[in-house]
Amino acid sequence: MNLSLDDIQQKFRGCGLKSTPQRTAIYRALVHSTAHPTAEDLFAQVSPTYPMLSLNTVYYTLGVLRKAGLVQEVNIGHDRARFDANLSPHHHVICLGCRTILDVMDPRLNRLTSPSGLPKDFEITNYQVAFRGYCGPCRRSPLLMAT
Amino acid sequence: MNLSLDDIQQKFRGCGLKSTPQRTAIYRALVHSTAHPTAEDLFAQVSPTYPMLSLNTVYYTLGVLRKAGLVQEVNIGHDRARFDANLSPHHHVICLGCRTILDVMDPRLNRLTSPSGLPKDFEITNYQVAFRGYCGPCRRSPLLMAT
DNA sequence: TCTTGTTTAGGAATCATTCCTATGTAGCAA
DNA sequence: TTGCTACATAGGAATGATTCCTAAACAAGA
Repeated sequence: MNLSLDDIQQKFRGCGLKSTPQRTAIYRALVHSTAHPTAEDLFAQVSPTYPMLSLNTVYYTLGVLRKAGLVQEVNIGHDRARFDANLSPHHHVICLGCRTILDVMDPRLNRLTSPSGLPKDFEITNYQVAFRGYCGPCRRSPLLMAT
Repeated sequence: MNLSLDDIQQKFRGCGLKSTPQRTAIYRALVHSTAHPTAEDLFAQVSPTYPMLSLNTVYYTLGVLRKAGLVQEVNIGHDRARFDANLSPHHHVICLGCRTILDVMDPRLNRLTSPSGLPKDFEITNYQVAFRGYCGPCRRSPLLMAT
């Protein structure tokens, strides 16, 4: 994923969003990351360039981008929100030790059918599979395995 | 799911847990619910019987039960933790309007294989599918659809 | 350029959850 | 049955992510 500033501005306009330096920088940082950063991660990343940036603005911006459909929230536990600008259908693998989230693009997972036993009028809009487990390094340091 | 008090005490003993009235009541309330209640929900449900019960105790108890493997945490968004004593493999359907969580027992979903493209030493311990959408009542009240 | 509605920054408020600590009690052993 | 001890409970305070509020700054259309 490699978006130029112009691409981003066009994307914002297409969604009826004003294009501001902060907003662009936050979105850019998110697009260029595969680490599913938290609001604070993004704040730390963009702060050096915009020292006046407020964490508040990061939250506000992420909210705006989410409502515009440019960004989605990913959850592992209820502790804090993590964000993802990868909008192609994909799933996640979560390490329960270091809480890393990896993307899984396996196309077989995109062909699940609606589950049986639902109320008839329930409309599924999307689904995601979350695989949980332990990555290599975490498996080798048993201390982290305790939950 | 219908567990007697004796069943619960045996279950606790089997896990090396002390059996106290509060702990039993909290676990019992959770086992008998399919609503994936929050800590506060459980507190509200058990409180009338144990007026001295502390919300603190509910959190502590849920933590103990989780570590013992009797209870799992379910997340929809990062807002608050919701709990489930249904340990048989199952998945969830989440209404984005009213935030209701329904269980999905469709056995086809329990046969997913490990996704491709993972680091070789990553060990998957379990996975869950989360279907998201809108239930009938929420589809009919468009106000709730705005996210 | 001017105007207006949106965006930003900063501080305060909220709220779920955790921490701390003194008292209570389950469960074991004598 | 009784006493001991480690774990459980209750209550209050602390934490920390997120939201709310407000005034000043600014993007974008007229």
